[in-house]
Amino acid sequence: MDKREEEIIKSAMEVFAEVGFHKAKISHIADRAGIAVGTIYLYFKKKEDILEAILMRSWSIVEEALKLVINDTDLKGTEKIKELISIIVNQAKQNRLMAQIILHEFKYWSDNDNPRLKPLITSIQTLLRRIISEGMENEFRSDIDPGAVTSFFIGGVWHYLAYYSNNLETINEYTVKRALEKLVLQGMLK
Amino acid sequence: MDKREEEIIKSAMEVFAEVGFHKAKISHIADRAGIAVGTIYLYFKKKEDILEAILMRSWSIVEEALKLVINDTDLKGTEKIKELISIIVNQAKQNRLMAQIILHEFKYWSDNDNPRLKPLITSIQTLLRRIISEGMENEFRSDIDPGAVTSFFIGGVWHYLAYYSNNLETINEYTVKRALEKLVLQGMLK
DNA sequence: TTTGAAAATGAATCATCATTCATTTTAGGA
DNA sequence: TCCTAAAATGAATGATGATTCATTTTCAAA
Repeated sequence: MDKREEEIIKSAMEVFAEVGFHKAKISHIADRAGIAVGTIYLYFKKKEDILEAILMRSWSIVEEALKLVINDTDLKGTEKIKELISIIVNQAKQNRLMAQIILHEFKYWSDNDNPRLKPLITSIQTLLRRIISEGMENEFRSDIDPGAVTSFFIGGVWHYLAYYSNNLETINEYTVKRALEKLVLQGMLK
Repeated sequence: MDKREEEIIKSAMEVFAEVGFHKAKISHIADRAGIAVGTIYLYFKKKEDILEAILMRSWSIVEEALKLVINDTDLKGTEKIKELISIIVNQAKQNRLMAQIILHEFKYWSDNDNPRLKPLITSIQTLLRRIISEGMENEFRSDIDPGAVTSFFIGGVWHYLAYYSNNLETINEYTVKRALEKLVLQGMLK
């Protein structure tokens, strides 16, 4: 809402996407936003809080979407996965920096015990695993540990998106989604 | 070769795997190895060089293996992928810390322009992409950008391995490999 | 033993930023 | 125009942790 806060988040996203959280300097972010270092501290108590705000925002959207998908009992597992891919690609397209940031910080932030992020990320993993486990009662192969499938899915999707993240705007969204669905559902073989 | 250097690398791997490179303190590594901080600097000029040594070692093994696989003209694409998965799983099993470290630092170090790592990682990506591109002339689906498939493969495999990395020793290697092959080649569907 | 080169030590130094806060600027109401 | 509360500033501070190096220890050859 606050215009200044929005500017800070925008600049921080650029810097985090470029160099990762740990190498990002508050002074860079301030420069980028055209404001003084101290100003950032009027809006965020610590550096980590900026990343937290960014991640909370996008993970919340994903969680929201996941909940909608999982509760739609009309959908088969395959359709749920497709729907989910669609949502994630849209998110990434709308915000190409996010895919890069999440990839950068994936391990760090999924291991992290940030009191706001942790439950959100756990929730997302649980929801995703549920979709996969439920699908295994029907059309998904059931000879693999659902946790492992979930991890494979997450890793594959994020790296796939990172590959496109720099030119996601210019690329045909439909093609990108279809390709990802094929890889996830049917694999590399013809 | 050098015993002391080996000890440092071993301790560093433990610490890096636990907390990631950025949060790892030289003093932790020294404590873990039961030596003084200064001693580490007799063997490595900077902290980064320790990680470099670790990553060079394991990526070199992967590159080596990739070259062997790619040059084996008897193998079809599918078999090359299977062989490659086998090598990677073996590596990870033999050294569970490595899988965790690489996952931690994946984005950071693949973007990084460390003069020794960069060419090695580029080479690995090129080799892998070649296997996939060549396979597309035959049994692999050819309707997806090979670069995107390569990224998907890398992301999927690493996250899959990370899922198991804590108990890879106790788990049936054969099962893990077969499952990963299925996910990569045939996808989630039955 | 003695000796000195090599190895190891860890307290002191140095560099890097995140964070603070005394001071300045801005902007809107009187 | 003047005044003041809110907003912004950025130099100074503080914390962290990598790196150095003067000193000590080890150990093998003489």
